[in-house]
Amino acid sequence: MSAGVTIGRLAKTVGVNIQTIRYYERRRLLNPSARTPSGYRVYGDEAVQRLRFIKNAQALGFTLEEIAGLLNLRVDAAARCGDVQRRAQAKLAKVQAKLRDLEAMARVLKNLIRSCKAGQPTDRCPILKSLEKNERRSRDDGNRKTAR
Amino acid sequence: MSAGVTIGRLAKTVGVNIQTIRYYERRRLLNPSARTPSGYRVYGDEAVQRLRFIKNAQALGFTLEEIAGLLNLRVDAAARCGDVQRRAQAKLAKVQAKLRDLEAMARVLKNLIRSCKAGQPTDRCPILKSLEKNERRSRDDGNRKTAR
DNA sequence: CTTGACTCGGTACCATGGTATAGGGTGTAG
DNA sequence: CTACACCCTATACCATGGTACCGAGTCAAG
Repeated sequence: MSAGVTIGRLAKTVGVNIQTIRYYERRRLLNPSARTPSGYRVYGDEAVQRLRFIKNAQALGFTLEEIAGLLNLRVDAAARCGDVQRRAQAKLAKVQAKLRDLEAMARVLKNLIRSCKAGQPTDRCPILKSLEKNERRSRDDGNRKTAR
Repeated sequence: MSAGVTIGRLAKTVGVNIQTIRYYERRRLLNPSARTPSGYRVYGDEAVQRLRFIKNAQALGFTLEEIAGLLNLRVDAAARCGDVQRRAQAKLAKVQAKLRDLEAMARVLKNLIRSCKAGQPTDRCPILKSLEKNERRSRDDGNRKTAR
């Protein structure tokens, strides 16, 4: 309905940086619906939705690349919900793995704090000790690859 | 006890890249205990511990900078348990914040998956729909501002 | 017509956590 | 003595997700 907005307005509406919108365009996540004769980008309402989609998905831990995949699913009329579901499940698994790691860390930290009432020298600190163990406790590379 | 190992051996022992060890040295996370006359780095057993410490803490989501902070606690002989305790508490708060983020993330993902009855055309997928909403669902800057 | 806000493209830069490569020196076995 | 594996420093490069700056064009108000 609203005839279309410029990049600055879109940025303000959704609360992102103008540069970021252009960056998303380079990353093929969001295209202006048109250009004015003078070359200004023009965005319709769907751009707002799409941008929010990106931001929300990002908040859930999807990378921009994964988000591009999700967006393409929408464009692809033949794509089924199951596809999206599978991706969400994969992401959930990673999130839960990281959750377990962090819970373990929280436990250790709590133990440390509890056992640390007495004023012992640092070199006996239980948490520091515990971090030296050779457990490979996570296959978590989902971490910065996916969970960011 | 073992007289000391070269960087290559250390790397192999702990399972990291040689370049990475040197990178950690630049980042002031790990120093060789000595150098041979010809300049080769020499590492003792404590380097193995320290490297494992780094890797384990990293797996739990600590940045290298945070890890440096934890390591400094150990080095500082004057540091008392109260000191450690305070910093541990700060870390715990961060860990718990991350936990909350991830839990929220997992909850939303689960809801989405549950409500997604496979087989519908993608353009009706509840997951995709829900990702278009305007909720700002996380003050997740634990991620972006601080962890970045 | 000028001013100021906005936009354009292009490029550079930031942090994080590395990996790779170039052009050497070292150490040891045969 | 020659290979060959290993080490050195230095510098460049990678991905990820942006942000900043540049000189120049555009547009609306006064």
